[in-house]
Amino acid sequence: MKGTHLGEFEELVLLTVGILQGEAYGITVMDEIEKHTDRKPSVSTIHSTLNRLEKKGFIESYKGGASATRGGRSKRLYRLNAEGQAALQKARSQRERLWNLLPDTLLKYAF
Amino acid sequence: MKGTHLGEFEELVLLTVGILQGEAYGITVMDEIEKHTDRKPSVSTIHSTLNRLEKKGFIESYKGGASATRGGRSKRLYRLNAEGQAALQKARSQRERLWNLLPDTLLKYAF
DNA sequence: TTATTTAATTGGCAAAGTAGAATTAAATCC
DNA sequence: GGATTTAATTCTACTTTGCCAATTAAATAA
Repeated sequence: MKGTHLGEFEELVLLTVGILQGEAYGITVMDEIEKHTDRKPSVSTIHSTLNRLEKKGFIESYKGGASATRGGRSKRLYRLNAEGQAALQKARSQRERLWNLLPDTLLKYAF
Repeated sequence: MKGTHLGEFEELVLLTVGILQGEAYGITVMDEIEKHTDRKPSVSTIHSTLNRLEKKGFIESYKGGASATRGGRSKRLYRLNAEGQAALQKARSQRERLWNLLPDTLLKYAF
């Protein structure tokens, strides 16, 4: 296992865990991704990705207190750690470097 | 096959085809990626990715004229098309949107 | 017409992406 | 405490991407 690369969806999830600081768990991550992108992943998709990210050492999980409402199992919360932040920044800066090499003619419709 | 998503390596290759305008084929794409990132993919990795990108409609290929030098099979050159450009821009703007949502505390070490 | 060079193709396995079904756990109502 | 409700996680299975070794093909020089 060379196991330290960030897949494209992994990156999305990692970013989202960072955004949700303190409130990141399966459902919230799923909702946040659906809210800010054009994708609607299922919860289990999120979970398998969170597991992989934790195994790679980019996030850490801890047991959350039970929720306020009627029923419901307690949450597994995730936190972005230093390695995760570094991985995100590396992925981003690498791509930016390449974008800067693109000829201007291809950039004219840039967002 | 929903087949329209860009994997992380596919994105790298697509970007590189754009950068190499008119000179993009297996070897040059490989070299360019090695030059600008910290990865050294094999040529066959590049080829399978180029094939997938073409199948997805993001690049187009054409037979290159024989090269000036000694011998050698003729090249299959690739060109980034409009769909490919759109896909790149979409991937980028989507991620930028998420980056902007990250709390400042996590951005302080940004590149 | 064979050797040499340069490149593309093939085939196959590992990792990441995906989702439905099954399961577990907490909260509260009786 | 047992039954019920609800929220969330784990299991299982499949598809797509990522990756490379080995092979094949085309070009030209000798």
